[in-house]
Amino acid sequence: MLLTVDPTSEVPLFAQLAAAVRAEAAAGRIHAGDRLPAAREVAAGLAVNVHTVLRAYQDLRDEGLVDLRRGRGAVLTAQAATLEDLRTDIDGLVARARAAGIHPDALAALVKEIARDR
Amino acid sequence: MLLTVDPTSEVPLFAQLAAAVRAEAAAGRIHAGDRLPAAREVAAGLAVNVHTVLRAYQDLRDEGLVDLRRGRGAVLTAQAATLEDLRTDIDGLVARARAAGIHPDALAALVKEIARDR
DNA sequence: CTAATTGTTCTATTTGCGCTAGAATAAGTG
DNA sequence: CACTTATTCTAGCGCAAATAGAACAATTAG
Repeated sequence: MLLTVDPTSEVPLFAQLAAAVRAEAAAGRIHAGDRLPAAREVAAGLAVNVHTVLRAYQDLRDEGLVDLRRGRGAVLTAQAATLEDLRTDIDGLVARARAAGIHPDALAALVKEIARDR
Repeated sequence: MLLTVDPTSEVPLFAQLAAAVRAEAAAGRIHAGDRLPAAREVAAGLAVNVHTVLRAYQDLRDEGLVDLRRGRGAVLTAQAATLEDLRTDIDGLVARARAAGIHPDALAALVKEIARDR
């Protein structure tokens, strides 16, 4: 699995990392039961601090996407499959929004807003 | 139109404001041609700085949702109707995600990620 | 059982962004 | 014209992101 990060982005590094993992799961490139690379490993590979990676992993745990245990690492839960199922729907929505000239960030913010007050 | 803001949220105020406007447009409570309340007015009503409101308005302009001109204020573009059209699709996606136990923020981040690298 | 791996927790420091504040300026309205 | 409204600048404050180092606890591997 290839995690990348853009240090110049206004999006926090830990958020980028978490987003990358979600995307990998949704794309079916990683699956339930798979183990994410160790935080220290990712940190070294991306020239990023360990705490930053762990923050991302902890957020994913809070969402229920990974199980996080000492000595064992971060293991994907069954929710990975759920994300993969949603991917088709998301692709469709993104395609329609793109065709309509809606900015990606605006679409995401709108989804967040609508999902929030339900 | 009723704009609100949560000062305790970790989401920046300007982002909350922009999100609120998008949501109003998507819900069909404001339409193309409608004028948003003046920045100073919103700022006073919400106990927020004018610059913060203007930052939100400028973001919306960059997205193409409003026309922003001195002396005239912020006027909704035709994109408001587009957002309203997308709302049904978003509602559906949100409902499915909710049923699957996906966290709203995670869904929004996933949409953003998928929309980004297309 | 021992050693290595891996996340957890703690303290500390630096940096950038959000937000506020005030003022001057320019464009549009009535 | 007076008035409204966004635009652009400077300045400062506070907080969260990110870095760094260390000690600790749970799990795995040998």
